[in-house]
Amino acid sequence: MTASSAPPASSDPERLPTIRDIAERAGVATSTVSRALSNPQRVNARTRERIEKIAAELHYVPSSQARGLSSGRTGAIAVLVPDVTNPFYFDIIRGTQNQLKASGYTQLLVDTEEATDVELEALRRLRRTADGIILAASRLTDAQLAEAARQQPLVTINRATADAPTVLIDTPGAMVQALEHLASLGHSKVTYVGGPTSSWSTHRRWKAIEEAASRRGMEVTRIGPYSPKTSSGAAAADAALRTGATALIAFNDLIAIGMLQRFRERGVRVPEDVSIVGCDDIFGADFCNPPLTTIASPIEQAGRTAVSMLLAQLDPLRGGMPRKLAVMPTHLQIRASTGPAKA
Amino acid sequence: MTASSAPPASSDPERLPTIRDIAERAGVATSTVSRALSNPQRVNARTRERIEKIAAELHYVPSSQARGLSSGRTGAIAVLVPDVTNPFYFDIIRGTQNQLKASGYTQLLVDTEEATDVELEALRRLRRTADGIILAASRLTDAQLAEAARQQPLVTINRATADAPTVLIDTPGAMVQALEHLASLGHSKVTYVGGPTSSWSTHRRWKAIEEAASRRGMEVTRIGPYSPKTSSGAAAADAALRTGATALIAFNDLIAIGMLQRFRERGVRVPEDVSIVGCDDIFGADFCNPPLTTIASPIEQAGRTAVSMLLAQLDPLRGGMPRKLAVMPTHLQIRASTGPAKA
DNA sequence: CAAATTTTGGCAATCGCTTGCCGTTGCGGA
DNA sequence: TCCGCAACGGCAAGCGATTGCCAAAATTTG
Repeated sequence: MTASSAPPASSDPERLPTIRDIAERAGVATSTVSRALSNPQRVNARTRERIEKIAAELHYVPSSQARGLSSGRTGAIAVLVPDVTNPFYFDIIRGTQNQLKASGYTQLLVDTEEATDVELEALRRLRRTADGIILAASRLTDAQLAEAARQQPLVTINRATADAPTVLIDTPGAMVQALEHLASLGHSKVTYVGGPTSSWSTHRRWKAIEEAASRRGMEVTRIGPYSPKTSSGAAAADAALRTGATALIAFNDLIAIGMLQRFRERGVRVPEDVSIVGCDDIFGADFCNPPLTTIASPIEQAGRTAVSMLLAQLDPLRGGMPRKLAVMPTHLQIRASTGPAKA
Repeated sequence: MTASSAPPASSDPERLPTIRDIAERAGVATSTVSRALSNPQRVNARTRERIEKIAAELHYVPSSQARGLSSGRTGAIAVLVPDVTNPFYFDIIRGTQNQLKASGYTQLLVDTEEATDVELEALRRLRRTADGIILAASRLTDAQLAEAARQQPLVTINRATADAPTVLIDTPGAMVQALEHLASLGHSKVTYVGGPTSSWSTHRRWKAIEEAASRRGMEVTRIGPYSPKTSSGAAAADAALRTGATALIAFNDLIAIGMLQRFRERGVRVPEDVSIVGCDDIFGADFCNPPLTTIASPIEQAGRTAVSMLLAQLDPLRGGMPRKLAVMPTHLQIRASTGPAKA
């Protein structure tokens, strides 16, 4: 029963210090250390300071695992995006990343590969691993989404549902602007180049366009679906040309940029022969050739907002009345890919 | 008993099933369930199947927290990049993401904001949270890196060190190619537009250029440092012009693209007045105006390789002889931003 | 000055899973 | 028939923190 059971400072370079090590050094119980560190006002200031000092000396880092196990929270938020390589999601990810870090959360990034089943599987696995989910452009059905939302705190981005808070980017609104812009340039025949069938956004956008067009007597057609990649642009461009439209609105900038390249190859001049409007104002939209007229919005802000809404949901006390819906404003960013209709 | 897509057959709809629930239902001990699920050959096939069946029925998902606590492994790998919004790192991230998912690991994405202290802090916190680290373009000193590598399994990307396995992209080699390309176009005065001082790569590239240039009697100068963003391009372009060089090699495509834009504004023609070579062949390099001659490499592959090397380090048994260094090949992707030197 | 509170801090029970250590079984060989 | 060896499965001790409950100490109150 040696009193001085050699509390080695750094004798064992491998083992990380635990609250127990701190407790021993401070001559208190582990519970006190735990409280001092994660519930400061629960402990006397002097004791706390002593403990904090020792913790710092030892370079103590709490085990999120252990903490999670006993507290039930993991300190991680999962962000699910259909495709990590799509620049649109970069901005979302940057937004969530910033806001999460600021709030002391860890970001789990998951690529769902635009596939429903991958998404479902991820959701299932994350049930235990994350405190909440941010689901960007979900491919899930309403029922699946409702189910998921029942299981764990969830915020969707660009996918409305009554069952979870949502951050929407008001692209449909901007689609109308885009149409007006085209109309004022003399275009009367417009083609919408649609995105993936499973995308909620593409339907929403098409509906907005269709409606706005019929109101002002413009003729709109729709082609697609196309995968949201620049490589789909070639096929899209060829198909778009066959519709005889003088102006094109693309599901997103990726497709639009792909079309731009294809038109260049085929000697179709933009905007002289055909005008193109993209959507999202992604990285590259301003320096492609010609620079793309597109629908811009604070995407990064959308990511941040989603995080805020999720955290508010996680602890309803602090966040105040949690919002159920946030709509991010959009505006038409006019560049050089749109011009007067061909005579 | 509901027939189709039966909801979790549980008394308490909230509580997630644990191995204990399975054990009870199967009439075995929790240890058997644990083994059946994570160490299959340790358990009789019949028992295992029964357990697996029940687990499936219950939609059992193991708690990575609990598993981590007792096993010491977290099942997560952290990927640290200086800037999540830099397209170069997005390709890395995509690579690591794919490979990690394939290996059953979770990816923790961390943005170190190009800052040493953020990087160090992240490393410290992750000590407990991740089984290993992939450190892209680390800003750490050799000593700090060595220390970090001692603390936990680590693989660096684009940052050589004797203390950890490394994936290198052979940009210096390609720099030489770039220089040759420029020489063959008649350029004799070249400026290197440098990246951040803390970047190991920028020094490495500069050295390669300097050496190659002196060998073939070309005159090279260096300007910078510039932050690796398109927005730095304007200042870089102006400064580059003042050097009187007819060809520019940029630290990366971001800067190069920014310069392209600035030159366009200023009425400087590329490549007629000045040639530009970028580096990385990021998203956008092929469709900017003019398309950028740049140094391409399998970046995504680099990410995958890094993961492989890390996993090999984690369990040395399976991975075989772990490699200490992987060099990814590069090649000069010639596009339209380079042309004959002005007479 | 005693009683009523409020602070502090300790005890010990978890959280869900892994794993070292053993006791049972079943089976082939002597 | 009996023994030894695997194979199989159970027990129970953790992993590192959190937290409800309770007692001692400090403080306020009557």
